[in-house]
Amino acid sequence: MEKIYNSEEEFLKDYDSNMFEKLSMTTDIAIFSVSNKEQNNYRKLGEKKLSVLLIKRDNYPFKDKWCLPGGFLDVKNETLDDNAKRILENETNIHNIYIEQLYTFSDLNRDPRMRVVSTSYMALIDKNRLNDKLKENASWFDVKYTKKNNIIEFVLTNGKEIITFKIKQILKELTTDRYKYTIMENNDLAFDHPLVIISGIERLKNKIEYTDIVFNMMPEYFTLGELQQVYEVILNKELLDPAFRRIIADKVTKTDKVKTGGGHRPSALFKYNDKGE
Amino acid sequence: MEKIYNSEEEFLKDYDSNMFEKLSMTTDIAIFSVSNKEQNNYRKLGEKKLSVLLIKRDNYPFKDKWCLPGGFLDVKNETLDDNAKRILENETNIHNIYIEQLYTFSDLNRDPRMRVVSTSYMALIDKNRLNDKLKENASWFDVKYTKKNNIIEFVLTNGKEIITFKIKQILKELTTDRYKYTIMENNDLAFDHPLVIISGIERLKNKIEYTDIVFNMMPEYFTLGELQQVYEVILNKELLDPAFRRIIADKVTKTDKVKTGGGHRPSALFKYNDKGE
DNA sequence: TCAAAAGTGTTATCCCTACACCCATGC
DNA sequence: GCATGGGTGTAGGGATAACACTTTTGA
Repeated sequence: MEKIYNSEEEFLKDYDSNMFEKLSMTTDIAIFSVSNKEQNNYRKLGEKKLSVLLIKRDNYPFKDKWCLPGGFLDVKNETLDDNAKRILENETNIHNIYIEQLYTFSDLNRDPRMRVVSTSYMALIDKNRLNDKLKENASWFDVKYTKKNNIIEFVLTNGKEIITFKIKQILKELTTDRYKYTIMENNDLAFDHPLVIISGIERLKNKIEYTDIVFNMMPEYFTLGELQQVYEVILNKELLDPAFRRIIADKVTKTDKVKTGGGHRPSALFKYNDKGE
Repeated sequence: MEKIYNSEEEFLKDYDSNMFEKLSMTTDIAIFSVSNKEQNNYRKLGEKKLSVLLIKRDNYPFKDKWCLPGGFLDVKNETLDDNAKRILENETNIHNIYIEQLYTFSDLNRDPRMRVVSTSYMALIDKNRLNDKLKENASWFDVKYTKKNNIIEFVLTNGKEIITFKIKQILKELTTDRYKYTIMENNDLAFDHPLVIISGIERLKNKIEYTDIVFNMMPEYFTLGELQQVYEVILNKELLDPAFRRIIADKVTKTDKVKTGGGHRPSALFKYNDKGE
C-alpha cells in the first residue's frame, strides 16, 4: 500500500531501495462536472464551465501540488473499478457515481517511489448534488483550453489558484486518425495527470454524441437551454437551437413543471427518458 | 515472472501460498487477420473470414487449452506497449505490427496462481505476410459469431479443432448505450479471453468507420472488391458497391497494375493513400 | 455465349443547416 | 416597451441508399 512521506529525507531514503522492483497499481480519476458562473444581467443565463476536481497532495513526491484523486489498489481485495469507486467515496462522499475506465498508463518513470502502472477513469457528476460535502484539500477547477495547430493549452482555475499545462497532439499511426498526447509543459499538476484529463475530455466529447452519459451531469429536472449549454461546454462549440432539440428530442420527456423568474418566457422542465429504446 | 508448472501437484502446492498477495501484470493480445477460403467456382472470389491467432498452452493452469498470446510484464524494464510488442515478436516473428490498447481487466479470480491484472491489446496484420513463420503451437482460427437477443455465440475453428463460447451483452448503465460483456459458457478458451476477443471485434467495427486501421490488414496492392470484402467481414453485413466506393474513394489511389485471371473483367489494383489529409 | 465481378450513373429520400419567425416574461 | 431566452416551422443543400446499367474477362 501507499507509503506516506512527511519529509523529503524520508522519501529520499527509500528512493534507491529495492522498492522499485515491485509493481503497484493505482487508479486516477478525472471527475467532471459543469459549473454555473453567475451573471449581473438578470435576464441572461449563467455561463457554464467544464470543471474538474483536484486534490492538494500532502506528501512526497509532488508535495503541495494539485493532482487528480487517486490511490493504490488493494491487491488482495479489489478490482480496479472497486478501487476507483472507493477513492471517489472517500474524496467526495458520493455513491453510485458514473465511472468509466479510460486508459492504462505504464511509463517507467511515472512515480519516483516505485514502479507504478496506473489505470485512469473518468467520472461524471452533477456538482450541485455534493458541493458542500467536499474535503478541505479538494477543489473544483474550471477548465479552459485552446488549440493552436497541434498544441493544446490548458488553463485551470478555482478562483484563487491557476494551473496551466501544454499538451502536444501527434498522429499515432499513419493508418489511424486517433491521436497520441504528450506533455510539453507542466509545472503545476502532479504525475502524468494532464494526459488523464485530456483523455477524459476526448472520451466525453466522443460519447456525448452517441450515448446518454451527459445526463449523469444533469439534475433530475432541467430546461433544454441548460442541457444545450452543457453540450456546448463539452463540445466546445455553439449549437443551433432547432438542431439541438431534434437531436435530444427522444432522450427527454417534458414535465408539467416550469422554471420562471428569468426575465423571459418560462422554460419547461424536462426529465431524462430512461425508458427509451 | 511467470512460473512454469509441468504437473498439477506442483501447481496446487503454490495455490494456497502467499503468492496471492503479490501483484503481477500481463498483456493479452487479440491478433486479427482476414483469411481467404478457396472456392470451387473459378469465377467466384474466395470467401473471406475474420481470423484470430491462438496459442496452445503447455503449462498449468489451463494446460492444453487454447489462449491468446500473452505474457507477464517485466516490471523493471518494460511499458505495457513494450511488453505486447515483445510477446508478438516472440510468437509471430513480426515487427512493426499495429497494436492498440483495449481494456484492463482486473477480476480477482482471473488467474488461480496469483493476483493478476491484465491489459488487453488488439493487433492487426495481413496474414499473408507471415503465414509460414508461425510457431508450431500457434494456429489461426476463423471466427464466426451470431447474435440472438443479447446472447452472442462464437464458433472458432482452425480446420481441425472447434472452440465455442457464449457471451451475454448487458447494458452497463441506464445512461450509456455501451455494453458490458460477461461470459456465459466457455469450456475451450483459457482465462477471460473471450472478453478480449469481443472487445477487439467491437473496437475494430467501430474504428473501421472513422479511421484507416483497416489498411493494416491489407497487402500493399489490393482490389476494391477485396477491400470491400474485408469491410463486410468486419462489419458482419453486406455493403452496396457504389456506396462503398464513395466512402473509401479518398483513402486509396489507383495504380497502373491490374489483377487478371478471375473469369471476369480485370480489377484495378489500389494502394493506401497515406499522404491523405 | 454466359456467369461473375468491375465499375459508373441516376434518382428519390432523408437528414441536417441555417434562417426566420413568434411567444412569454420581468423589469 | 424591450431585451432575453423559449420554442417552432421551413426552404435548400448535401449525403446516402437503392437500383439500373455497361464493361470485361475465362472457360
